[in-house]
Formats: sequence, structure tokens, C-alpha cells
Amino acid sequence: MLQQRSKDTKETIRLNALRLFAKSGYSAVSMRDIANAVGIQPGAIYNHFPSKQDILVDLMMTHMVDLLAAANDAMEGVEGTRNRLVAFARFHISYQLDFPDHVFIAYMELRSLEETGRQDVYVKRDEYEAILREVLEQGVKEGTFNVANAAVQTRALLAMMTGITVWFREDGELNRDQVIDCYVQAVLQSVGIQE
Amino acid sequence: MLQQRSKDTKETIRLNALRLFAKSGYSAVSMRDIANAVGIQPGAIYNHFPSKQDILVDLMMTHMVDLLAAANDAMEGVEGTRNRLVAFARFHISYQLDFPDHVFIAYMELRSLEETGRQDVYVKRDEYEAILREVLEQGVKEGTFNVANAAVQTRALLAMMTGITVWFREDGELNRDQVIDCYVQAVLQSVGIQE
DNA sequence: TCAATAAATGAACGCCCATTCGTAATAAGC
DNA sequence: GCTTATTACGAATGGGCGTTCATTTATTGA
Repeated sequence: MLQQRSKDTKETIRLNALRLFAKSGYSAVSMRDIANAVGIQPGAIYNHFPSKQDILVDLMMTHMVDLLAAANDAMEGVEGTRNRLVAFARFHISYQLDFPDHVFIAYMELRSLEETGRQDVYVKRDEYEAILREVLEQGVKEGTFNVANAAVQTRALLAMMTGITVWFREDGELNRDQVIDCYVQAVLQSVGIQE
Repeated sequence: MLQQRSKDTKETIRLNALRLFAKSGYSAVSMRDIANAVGIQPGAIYNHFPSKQDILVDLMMTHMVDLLAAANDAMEGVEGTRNRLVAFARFHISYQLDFPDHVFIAYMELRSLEETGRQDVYVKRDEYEAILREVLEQGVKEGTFNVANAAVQTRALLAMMTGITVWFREDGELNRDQVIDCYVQAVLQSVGIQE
């Protein structure tokens, strides 16, 4: 049997573990499942990750770091609270649609994380939420937005936008841009801005 | 050792399975875990449910049926699209907060359902979504609401409101009614109604 | 009161789990 | 070409899994 040795086995493990965790959940996926998908024996995974738990931590932390960097990038130089809100909404939704599996496990598998690692993820998540929250707070201070509680609205809007991955299909009735426009309108109106 | 025999063992199994599934996920919970929580031997569960999968199906279907009945009840006799939207929002959020575990597993464990049963749950879910969607469609037809796409907005609003259970704690900064008011305002504004 | 039914025990089934390890095959640096 | 570090195999570890079953105990109804 032909053996494939390559330095990106680790990356292949990551990709397959991500896909499987997102589809079935962390506990429902075995190391054998992952090894099967990669095309190696279960034991070989331990050359790259010390444990199954470490794969999850790796995936979640990598995602959070990437997400934060991309968000800050997308917001850079955007001026005005309305523009910043739109920029964040468009970024967030696009990112969900581009990386639905990453987003899904980062959201769902927090409970599968052991204490080590969970705190790290929470810190990153707060950092991310803070980007939107500060936009909302700024808008309230200016009188541009009509929002009762910025922290509550932040979580409400994030949940709304994140939920898109549950039902959106690229080959559905509406295309990506149409759906994004619907959501951006809903976000804007929800803070009291008429389109 | 004292033995407790009672006709509500089945209900106790339901309650504990629900709690455990919601906390750790269907796959992560074993029949032994459930039996332990109930205080019986694993084998005894099979006097009440034919399989682990059947417990999940039972929990999800019972929830969907109850939810639908309660929703229809809450909407009955409420006139006017704005009032109906507020009634639905208040009902939905209150229900989430009253039964967070039911809601959570109904949302999360669809993927753990085998084909049998999943279709039944989907039908009920669509039926539930339709209640809100029809309110939005009516509002658009009347010109009361400013919504680009009622079906998309329906899913957006449900995701937003359902997300409340992820962070809300009864002993947090804001009490239940305050949080509900925040969400109702966001919902109303999101369809283009100024408070 | 006593047979019939319901519900529990506790041991066992075969299977799959995450992980370990000795060994072999490959790749990299000299 | 040889040495050394990587990386893989493949078998084994002990343990947990869902489920079954013979048996015992409790409850029910005539």
C-alpha cells in the first residue's frame, strides 16, 4: 500500500476534524473517524496532537484568533457609527458564510472544552463582542441609535447574524448578497435607523 | 437497599435525560449516566424506552407539540399585526427562558436524530416558524412593516430571540422583564416600527 | 389471596473508545 | 550514502458503550 508522508498531515487532520466535529459534534466523532477521513491509522494522529481534546482547543483558538484579526482588519479606517455598524454586520455575516464549520464549533463546543482552554476562548469571544458593543455604545452616545441596552443588543444581533448558517444554502432561493442585504437592513432598523 | 418503584419512573428518566442532553449533548451522555441520575440500573431504562434514540425523539416531539400549542394559545384573539408581533415575541422569549433545556436540545440535537423522527420534528418546526412568518407577511401587505423578505426576517428574529438563553441568568444585571423589553424593542424596530 | 403483570436487578454480550508503544518506513542533513 | 529525527503502522491496553436477558421483586386486579 502506498504511503503518503507529508508535512501537512497535521493540517489535513485539522481540516477533517473540523468538518466532522461540525457535522456530528465533538463527542460523536472518534479518533478512528478522523484517522479514517485523513487516511492514516488512529495512532498516527498522536504524532501531531497530544490528544483529541487538543485538536478541539487548537481549532477553536485558531478560529478565534483569525476571526478577531479579520474583524479588526475589516473595521480599520471605517468612520461613523452607521458605517461601522454596516461594516461589522457585513463582515460578520460573510465570515459565517465563508467558514460555517469554524463558527459552528466555536459556538457549540465550548461545553466540550475542559477548563484549560475554555477561559482562553472566552477572552477572545469577549474581545470580539466588544467590537460591536463599542459601535452600539458610540451610536447611543451620539443619539444616532435607539438602543435600550448596548450589551443586550450586541448579543441579540450576534445571535441573529450567526443563525444564518443554520438555514442558508448557496443554491437556495436567494443568493448570498441578497440575504446579506436583508440582514443588514434588519440590523440597521433594529437600532432604530430607517433604511 | 431500598427500592423505589413508581409509575413516574418514565417521567424521571425524561427529566434527567433532558437535563443531561442539554448540558453535555446527546452523544456525550450514556445510558449509564441517565440511569445513575435516575437512581436505577441501566437495563431498567429499557422497560420505559426501547432505545436511547427513542428518548431523544420523545423529548423533541413532546417539546415541539407543547411549544406549538402554547404559541397558538398565546396568539389567540390578539388583533393587529403590531400586537401580534409583540405577543409572539413575548411568548417566544418567555418560553425560551422557562424551558431553556427543551429549546436547546430541540435546536441542537436535530443532527443526532435518525431519519425517522427528524422529518416529524421539521414539520413541527416549520409550523411554528409559520406563525411568525404570517404575522410579518401580513404586516408587509398592510404597509405596517418594512421588511425585505419575510421568510429571512422570520429566521433572523427567531435566532435572535432564541439566543437569549445562551447568556441570560436570572441573577444577572438585568431582570427577566427588562431583558424581554430590550428584545421586544429590537424586534419591533427591526421590522421598521419606531418605539 | 393469589395469579398476572410491571418494573427492577445485576451480569453479560460484542463492540468501540482514547491512548500507548514497539517497530518499521520515510525524509532530511551531513 | 549514512545517520538521525519524523512519521507511520499495527497490535494491544483497560475501560465504557448500548443493549439483552434470566431472574427477582413489587404492584395490580379478580
